[in-house]
Amino acid sequence: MTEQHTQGVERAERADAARNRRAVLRATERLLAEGGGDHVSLDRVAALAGVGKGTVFRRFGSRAGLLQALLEERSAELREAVRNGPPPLGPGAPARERLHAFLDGLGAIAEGNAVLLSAHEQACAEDRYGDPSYLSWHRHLSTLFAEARPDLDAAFLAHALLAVFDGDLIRHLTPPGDPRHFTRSIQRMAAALLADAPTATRGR
Amino acid sequence: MTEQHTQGVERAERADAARNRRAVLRATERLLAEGGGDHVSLDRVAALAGVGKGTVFRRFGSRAGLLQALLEERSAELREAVRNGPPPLGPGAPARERLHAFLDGLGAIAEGNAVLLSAHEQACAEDRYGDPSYLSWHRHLSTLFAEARPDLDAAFLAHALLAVFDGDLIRHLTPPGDPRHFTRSIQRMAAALLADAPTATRGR
DNA sequence: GTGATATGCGGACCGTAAGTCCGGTTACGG
DNA sequence: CCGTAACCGGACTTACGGTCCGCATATCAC
Repeated sequence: MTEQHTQGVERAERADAARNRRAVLRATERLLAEGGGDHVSLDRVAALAGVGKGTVFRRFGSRAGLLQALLEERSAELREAVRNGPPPLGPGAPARERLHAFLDGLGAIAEGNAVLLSAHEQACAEDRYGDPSYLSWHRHLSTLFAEARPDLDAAFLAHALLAVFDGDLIRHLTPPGDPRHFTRSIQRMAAALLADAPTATRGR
Repeated sequence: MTEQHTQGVERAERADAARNRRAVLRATERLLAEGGGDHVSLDRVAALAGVGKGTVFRRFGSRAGLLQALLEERSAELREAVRNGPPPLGPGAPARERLHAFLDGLGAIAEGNAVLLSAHEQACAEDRYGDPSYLSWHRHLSTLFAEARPDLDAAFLAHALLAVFDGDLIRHLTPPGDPRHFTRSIQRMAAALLADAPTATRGR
């Protein structure tokens, strides 16, 4: 997405453009950290980044696009680990263990970016469920569920699990001094959900 | 909330005020039905209701307050049935049956008001979890969960269940021709969640 | 190095929406 | 019928997301 060969139909991104994109992302995260999610107006982002407002829109299309890009940046590592990394996060481990590991990873991202999450949810409005990032998580979860509990509605459960990853809810449920509380809760919930299939052996 | 005795510290609501409030609520639901949730601007509501904008704000405080009032109106019946109605919705039935009945009722409301739900979620922004309506549903769910599965984190599960009642998600998951699909899905999920406690008798 | 050109830049501009304010109006109790 | 407190309306303010277009400059072929 950032690298490009000189030849071919696509032209490489101009150096100043890349520099500006980085500046805008940095500015966004600074504003996000300072004030709440509503504190991040595109005027402010542009001003803090030292670029014009038009530049922000040309790079990211919209407020939602900007926040999504930031979110993407923060979750790229997890996505790669899920696809090609070592078990239990990557392929090779039993579904339940992969699920546990995945929720651990996703929970960590969510806990560390609750404000960004909230802002993104609010900006997204429509078609949140067509978002490639969402689809990717959903597909993964759905596959794991289907593998562990073929008798349940895996697609629905995946949506339900993802619905709990709400920025506001996470902030509401995270006590000071225990930043991983939410993750453990949702891991327990997932465990209860696939506790033991009627025809399988007991889990505990 | 609408009735008031003539005596006492509080004064009865003036007749025109009550009439206007009704007009505003009606206008809101009409706009909600016609266009999407973003189609409901307070200017438009006021215009359609035939009142001034100030009136809307005096009655409802804010956009969020207006939508919340409408939602409240739509769910008052369920709330009453849960508190004092006959089983299995009201008190007296086993927790699992009450939960099933409650999810049926809440699901019906959500399915019938998905657009309103979305709009409310977006407007609410902060402190969605301090909202009296939310608290009420959460308390009920939490109690039922605690009764059926004392070994699980009832408060968290209640939040998780409620998180799935997302207007956009419901629209996304409701196929044409099967308006109760979502409800059945979430009922099945709840059933799986408290399928059988390790120390209790089998449920199925 | 130099010139051609596409790419990118900036910020003025626009439409819209939430929320505020205050002078005028009216329902209500006595 | 009158005094008053509650209420009404809509102009006004502020702020934001998004668009547009004339200007600048990085890049590349030569």
